[in-house]
Amino acid sequence: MSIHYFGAVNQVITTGHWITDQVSLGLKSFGISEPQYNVLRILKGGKSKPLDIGSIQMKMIQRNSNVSRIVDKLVDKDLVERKECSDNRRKMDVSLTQKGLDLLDELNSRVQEFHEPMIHRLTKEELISLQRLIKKLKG
Amino acid sequence: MSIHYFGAVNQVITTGHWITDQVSLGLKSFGISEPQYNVLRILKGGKSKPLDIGSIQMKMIQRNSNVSRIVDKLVDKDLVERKECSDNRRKMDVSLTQKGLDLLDELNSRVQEFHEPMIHRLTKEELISLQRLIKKLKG
DNA sequence: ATACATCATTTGTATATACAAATATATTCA
DNA sequence: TGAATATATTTGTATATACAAATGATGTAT
Repeated sequence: MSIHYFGAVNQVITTGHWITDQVSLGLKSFGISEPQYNVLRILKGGKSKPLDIGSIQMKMIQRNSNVSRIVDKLVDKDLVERKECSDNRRKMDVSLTQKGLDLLDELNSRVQEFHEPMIHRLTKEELISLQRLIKKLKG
Repeated sequence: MSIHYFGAVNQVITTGHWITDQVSLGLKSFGISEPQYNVLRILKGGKSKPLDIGSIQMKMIQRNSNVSRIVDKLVDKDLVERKECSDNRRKMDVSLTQKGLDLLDELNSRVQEFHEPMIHRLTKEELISLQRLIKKLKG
């Protein structure tokens, strides 16, 4: 019986959704949705190099997130800048503004607060093991 | 540094979303959304005893899923029956119809196909360990 | 060069979701 | 009892998401 498989997988699913739901809740007061936060994080991860819509899309947690429209929202709030890519006019260079960077810092510390109580529940070895097991599961 | 924490948590999140997204994709040809499938599964889990909307809600993966309207859809398709609960007229008794049970079997085997390649990637011990670690993480 | 397929993004639109407000029943306690 | 509070579900509505189609730029083959 694959009862252990489905037990574990169910934990992964519900925990994954629970975390993004909680983060989403925490960001509500900033007027930022979880996908919007995700885009900001991804842009910061790009180390100040602009990213195109497709690259952001690929790094999104949510399948089929409509990155164009999410970026629209962020542009409206001056958190992000979008300009035509110089070497390929089909692409868009999307990058954080200073305002976006500053807000992201605030958002991150809010998110950090949520994670705080969980950070030390597992030892370093357990965390490594957890990550390894999930990677192995995914194949 | 909490790099190991965020590495592991990120795996949990992305894997959790990835699985529901894939399942959702697999159910598309049946005209059933992932939340609808979830409700059917939860009702089956109720061992043929009807469940009220609130109890279904609590077992949903998705926070704030609008169970009333999801049940509407399922009722329209004759997969589910909704009637007033006899001992509390505020509550609704929601239960699977035979058609719903039959479809659920089909859906389950479609979902099983998705899980198939992953089922034996981890040993029983690893699966138990994975589940234990996530539970411990959640606290 | 020019037609044709491909790629990157945006837009149209139908459906789903989030959140608040409304409705209806049940419980509590002065 | 009956007024106030709590509970269960539904509905209104604004926003978000999914999917397909449209737009516009680039690459490719003849």
